[in-house]
Amino acid sequence: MNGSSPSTRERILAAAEALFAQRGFDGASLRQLTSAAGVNLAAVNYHFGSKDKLVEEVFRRRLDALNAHRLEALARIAGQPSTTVEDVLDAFIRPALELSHDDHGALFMRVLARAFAEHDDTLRQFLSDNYGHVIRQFTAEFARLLPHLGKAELYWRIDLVTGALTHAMSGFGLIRRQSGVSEQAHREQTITHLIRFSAAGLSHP
Amino acid sequence: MNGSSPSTRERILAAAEALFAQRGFDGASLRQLTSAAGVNLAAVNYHFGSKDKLVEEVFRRRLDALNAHRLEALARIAGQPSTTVEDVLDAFIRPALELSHDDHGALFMRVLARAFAEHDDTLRQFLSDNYGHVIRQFTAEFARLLPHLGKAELYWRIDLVTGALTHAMSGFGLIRRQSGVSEQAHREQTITHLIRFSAAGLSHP
DNA sequence: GTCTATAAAGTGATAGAC
DNA sequence: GTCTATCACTTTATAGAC
Repeated sequence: MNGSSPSTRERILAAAEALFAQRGFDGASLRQLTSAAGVNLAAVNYHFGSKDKLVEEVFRRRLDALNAHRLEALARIAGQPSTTVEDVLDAFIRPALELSHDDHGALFMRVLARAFAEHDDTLRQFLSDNYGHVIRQFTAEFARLLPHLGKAELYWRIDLVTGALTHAMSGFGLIRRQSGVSEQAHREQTITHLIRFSAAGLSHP
Repeated sequence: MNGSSPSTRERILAAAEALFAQRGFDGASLRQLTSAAGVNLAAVNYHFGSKDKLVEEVFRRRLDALNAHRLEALARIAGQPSTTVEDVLDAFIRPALELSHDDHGALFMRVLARAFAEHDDTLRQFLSDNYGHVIRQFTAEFARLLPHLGKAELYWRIDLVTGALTHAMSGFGLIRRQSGVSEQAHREQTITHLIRFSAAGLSHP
C-alpha cells in the first residue's frame, strides 16, 4: 500500500483492537495502547493522525473483508429456488464466525458491539456507509423468501435478528463455553442456535 | 430515607442517568455531570463517595423497581394452565416498556445496554446479583411451558431473547419512530413485535 | 451540606533532535 | 520513522473555610 513500516502500524492496530474491546474507546488511552504495542507514544499520531482516525481504521480493516465475504456467500445462493431463510442467515452469520476463529477477529466482534452501544452519530454514519448496501442486499433476499410479510414487518424482524446476532457474537450472553467443548465447537453451536432461532423469528406467520 | 437533602442527590442521579446514556461511564465526567445538575463538583463525592458508587446507585434505583414489577407480573400468571409463552414474555418486557414511558426511564434502558457492552466484571457481578433471581424464576416458568426443550437448549434461546430485547429497548436499531406515530404507540408496536418474534424463537420445535 | 481551591495524576497532541 | 520532552488541558478526589 505504501513504503512506510507495516510492522509498527499493524502492531498499533492489533493492540488498539484488543484494548478497545476490553476498555472501550474512551477507556483505552494512547499510552496504554502504545505501551501494549511496544511502540512509541508519538507513533499513533504519526501513522494515523489522531486517536479518532485510529478508531476508524480499526473498523475499516475488518469490515471491508467481512462484508465482502458476506456478499460473496449471498451471491452464491441469492435467487435460487432451493434457497431457504436458513441459508441466507448462514451467509450473513458464518463470515462473522469465521472472522472470530482468529483471536483478534473475536475481539473485533466485541469492538463492533461497543460501537452499537455508543450512540455516537459519527460512528453510526461510518458504519452505515460500510454496512448499508450489505443489509439492503440481504433484506431484498429475505423479502423474496418471505413474501407474506409486509415491508415494515420484515424490517422489524430483521432488526430483532440483528440484536440477537450482536448479542451472541460479541459474547455478551450468560452462556459460557463448557470445559469439555472446544472453542471452535462452541462457536459452531452458537451459529446453529442463532440460525434456528432467527429463522423461526423471521418466518412465523 | 435519611435527613440529607434529597434534591441535590436526586438531581445528580438524574443528570448522571442522562449523561451515562449519552456519553458512557468513562465519557461522562463529573464536571459535565455536576454542571448539568446545577450542583457543586464536590457534591458527588460527598453524597456517593466516588464516581463508581454513583454508577452503582444509578442502577440500583431503577433495577429494584423494575425487577419487583416483573416478579409481580409473573406471580399473577405463573403455574396457571391458560398461561402462554407470550404471557410470560409480556410479564418480563412490559415493565421495561412502562419504565420507559417516562423520559428518564427510557434513558436508563440505554444505560443498561451500555452496561452489557462493557464487559466489566464488577458491573456484571452487580447486575447478576440484582437480576439473577428474576431470570431464574422466568426460566423456570419457560421450562414448564416448553417441556420439549432440554435445559441447555432453553438457556440458549433465552439468551438470544435477551439480545433482541436489549437491542430493541435501548433503541439501538435502525427502526425509528415514524412521524405519524406517537411515542407511546411506537413503544406498543415495539413490544408487540418483540413478543411475537421471541415467542417464535423460543417455541419452535 | 455546600463552597473554593488545589493536589496528584492522567489525557491527546506536538515540536524538534536524531 | 522513531525518540524524548513537554505543552495545555482534563480528570477524580479531597482538604478546609463557611
